[in-house]
Amino acid sequence: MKQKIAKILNNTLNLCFREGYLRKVPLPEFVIEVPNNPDHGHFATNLAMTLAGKQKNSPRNIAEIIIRHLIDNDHFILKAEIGGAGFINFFVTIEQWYDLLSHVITLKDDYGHNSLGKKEKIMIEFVSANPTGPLHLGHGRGAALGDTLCRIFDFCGYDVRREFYINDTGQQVKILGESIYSRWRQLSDPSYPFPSDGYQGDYIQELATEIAQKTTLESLDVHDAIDLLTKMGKDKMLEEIKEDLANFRVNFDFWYNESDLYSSGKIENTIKLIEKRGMLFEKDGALWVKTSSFGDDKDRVIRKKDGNLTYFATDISYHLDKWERGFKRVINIWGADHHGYITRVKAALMAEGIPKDWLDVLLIQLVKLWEAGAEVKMSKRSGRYVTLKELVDDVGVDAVRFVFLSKDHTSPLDFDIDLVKRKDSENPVYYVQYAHARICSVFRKAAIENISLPENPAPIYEKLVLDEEIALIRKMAEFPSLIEEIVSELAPHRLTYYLAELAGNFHRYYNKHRIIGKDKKLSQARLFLSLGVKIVIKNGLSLLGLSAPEKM
RNA sequence: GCGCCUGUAGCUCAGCUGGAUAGAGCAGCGGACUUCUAAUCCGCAGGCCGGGUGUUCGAAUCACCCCAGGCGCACCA
Repeated sequence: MKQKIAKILNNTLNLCFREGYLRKVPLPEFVIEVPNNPDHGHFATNLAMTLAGKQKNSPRNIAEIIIRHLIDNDHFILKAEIGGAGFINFFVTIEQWYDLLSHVITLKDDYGHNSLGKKEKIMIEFVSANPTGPLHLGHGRGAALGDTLCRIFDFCGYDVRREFYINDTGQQVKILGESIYSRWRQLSDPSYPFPSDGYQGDYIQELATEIAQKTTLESLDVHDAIDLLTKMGKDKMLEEIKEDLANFRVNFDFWYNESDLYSSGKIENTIKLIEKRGMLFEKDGALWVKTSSFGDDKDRVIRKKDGNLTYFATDISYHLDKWERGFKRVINIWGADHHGYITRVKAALMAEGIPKDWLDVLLIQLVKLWEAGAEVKMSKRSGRYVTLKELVDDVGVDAVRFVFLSKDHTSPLDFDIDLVKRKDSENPVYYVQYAHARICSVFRKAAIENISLPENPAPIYEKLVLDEEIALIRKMAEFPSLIEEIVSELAPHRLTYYLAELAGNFHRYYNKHRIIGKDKKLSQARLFLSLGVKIVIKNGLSLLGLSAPEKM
């Protein structure tokens, strides 16, 4: 509907320029918005204000001129008024809202869908937790965000892939193996030393016991045993991670092994490539990449003096591989503690001629857990932390996802476990789901009363005349543009707020007016209205990866 | 010291990229179930939008400078 207004305004401006009502100037950037205050119309634009400077005329005068010459052949606009400092407020005819409701009901699951993505191949890489321990809350936040972004990009016609990068080489998996080995030895010799940087969690003990039952470690020497345990421990952890994610309704398309970068020779190729670009140099016995010439504040080591490659090497190689796989755009979701890596990775990619905005990195801020009014301190080293699985088992997938998704990822998140555990009104996710369940309940009631919906709803829509009813349709009308904005801003949290508002509008309406009453036509009209709300709520919940229960 | 993020009601957070009277949930107080689900609704109260300067018709929003908190600043992984 905004587009129709924009078209009307454009036509009107052209006319005004042509006929000399206004000075001919380049079209300024203006917005068409949905005002909060119903007195300000269904839509409002600041067009006159943005024109004021160039026109050397007051905004209100310009608004007056525009309104007087408005080109509205389809009789779309009921009235246009000047408000405030020079806003133009539009009220559209009620038929527009009836059409919109029809549109929602016709499209059903597809309402809000668009084809902006044009099947463009994009990848979102997220979670990518080290396979050395269970997923914790921070991973959960990233999982919820990444998965929901994927769902929304998909809804917008992109060809989206979810990828999990597995850090299966290097020091940390080795420490995992050593930790398990030590716990295994301790089974028979409690005084056997535990590595100072080992993983303390109870799961290591469990792994040791489990693996020891399946294999005979006794015949191996220490190194071989640790190698075996490293591999088995890693596989086992990965299996658990996959399972926890699946339970969290997150399913990846690709699991990419860091080790493949080595075995395929990609890493060595990457280094050669960097050298070819003249970006490589040697200093103090190490190999460096000249990232400083692409915005990094210093150059970075890619191969250490001891001959080992740094993480930076695999990072570059991995991202070049993503590029070669043909993704037009890549979004990474990283913990906030990785922010220092963004410039250097981008610098290395830019050296290969990859555009700066090809890669977007979303940094997730910390999750703090609160229980009984106090912060639950978490630390992986000590093994004292709440896992995603525990939290999900405790409060349910819907509640956990909703809380993670209801905050902008740039803000640190306080997760109050007591609040989320409650299955009552105080839990925010139920508010939205309840609206859906309520509507289903109304339809069950309608079936009992033998009220069915006619094929062609148009004749009965005129029964919808209340402000609250039109307000509900207006709210539904916002959904498609909201989806577009979420994609361009990468801000899915806005969907949770939108759904809460829509549900709130419905709850208020429901409390004030009866949907099923004596007047059959009115009942049918209100059922159509409720159906529209139900569709939008369900679509929204599904994009968030949440269930839409029919009963609660 | 440098970089990124954050600062809005007692608490947790929105605020649609510069618009009209700054919103919601929780907590507090007071109300509404013989009626489609009270997991709901209605009302009251609660604010120097961290502080300052600037940009302009107009600033919670943009710029700069402070203050406070978080996270990074490795030939660690």
